[in-house]
Amino acid sequence: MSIRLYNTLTRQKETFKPADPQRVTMYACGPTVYNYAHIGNARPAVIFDLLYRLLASKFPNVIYARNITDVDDKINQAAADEGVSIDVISSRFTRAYREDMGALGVGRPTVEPEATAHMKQIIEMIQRLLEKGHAYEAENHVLFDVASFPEYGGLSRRERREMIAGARVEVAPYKRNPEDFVLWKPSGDDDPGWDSPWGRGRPGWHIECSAMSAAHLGEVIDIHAGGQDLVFPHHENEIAQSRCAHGRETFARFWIHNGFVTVDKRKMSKSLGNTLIVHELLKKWPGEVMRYVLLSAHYRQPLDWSESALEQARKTLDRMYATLRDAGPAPDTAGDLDPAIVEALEDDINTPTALAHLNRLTRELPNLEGNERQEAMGRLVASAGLLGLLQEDPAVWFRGRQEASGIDSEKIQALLEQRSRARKDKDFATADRIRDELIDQGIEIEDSPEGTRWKVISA
RNA sequence: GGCUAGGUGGCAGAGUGGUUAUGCAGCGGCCUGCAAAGCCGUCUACCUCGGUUCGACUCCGGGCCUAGCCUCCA
Repeated sequence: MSIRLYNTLTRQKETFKPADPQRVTMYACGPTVYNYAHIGNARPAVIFDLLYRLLASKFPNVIYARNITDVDDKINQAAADEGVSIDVISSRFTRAYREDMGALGVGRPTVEPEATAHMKQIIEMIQRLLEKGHAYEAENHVLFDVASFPEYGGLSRRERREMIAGARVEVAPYKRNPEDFVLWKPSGDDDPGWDSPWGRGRPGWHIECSAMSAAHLGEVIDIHAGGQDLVFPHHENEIAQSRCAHGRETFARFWIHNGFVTVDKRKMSKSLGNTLIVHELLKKWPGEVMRYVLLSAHYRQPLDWSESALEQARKTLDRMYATLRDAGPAPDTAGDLDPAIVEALEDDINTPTALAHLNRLTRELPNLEGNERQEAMGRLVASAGLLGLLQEDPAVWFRGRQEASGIDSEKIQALLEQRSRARKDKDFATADRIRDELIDQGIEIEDSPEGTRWKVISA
């Protein structure tokens, strides 16, 4: 089976065939590092991490680049607010981003280029655009001349006329056309800036992705990914810059866009102030629970984030880990991947269907014996691994939450011993009283042939 | 106004021209001193109006509703 992906360029699912199977290239728009990532930022990180794993399982050499935007006016603002230099801000939040995404099971991409480290490439690309007549200088700015690229709007399917009619922003007077966008802008004395043929300044937002993907992946790449809100104008502008600078027919062959995370059905965004910060959520919920929630809807659909979605995911993972725990020791060798799960993921990353099959494997497991059971366990763990789930030792999974809740396990243990003595004496009133006390504390107990187990139910 | 996605059972959420999604919750059973957990079984669906078809939740058209983009945004 081959991988099929929905391509925004053609608005349909297409079979993914890399230009060069020996060197598959993928670029995803990464974070602007001026504060902590919210759960809406985490969705593409998780989804494209999964896509990368999937590609890597099929092709010998996949290069995945995810940039760090460390030149941005919001970073400047944050730095000014604290009275520190921008690299203090950007390195702090770059580190936080990697930690937080790591907690969600997101691996590091092959390359993580930073804009500040690519000023030379950015300036060279702008020069090339000027030379080819696709850009012009005006009042210390360099602007991209949209009129010079007739195919502008192809990705987002917009007509230039309509864009002008619907524009809500004031048009800078030095623009030839309202839809022209900035490649380079001047920096004031207090702003961070780099020397350029057009004076001391800094790059516009779009050019860094074009320059860095060309530098690390090549002029034409297989996949370019990002959030749906980047389709216009960011990705449209990237296409214009890259194709014009390189004189190629194509920039990215496949464009993949994820849907939004919503809260109360409204898009989670910094401007609406309804963001939930991953760094904060991790204090209450295991990263794996959040990953499960993020995978529970198809990546192109909106995903409504809620406490109940988290609880449901936690319960489901509890059941899976409990099944693994009760199934005995894990097999030594890596298991085979479940074909249905692979098939679901290869069909435009259908994670809900993949999770349904993961649940099926979990359900089947207790009914199997001997070798069959060992094989099924291996298959479950290996298949879940493709999704970045169930890689924890079950004991660690359950213990982790006890530690996080700060509960004194020795005290619990003492109460449980008291209860089992009472039960032995048929003093069920006392036994049940102890159980009720524990439930009040958010502790649930389970009697099993191996003795009484307990777990934290309220996080 | 232009352009995009959607409207599925109590909730979340896949999918298909005629056959069980799955999870959580509910209900019944097994198990248990009683529970919990687990297992087995089970009830609630496909926005609306037309059309195509032997047959549509699934295809086509109209309508209603929701969200998003057109400004920084994943």
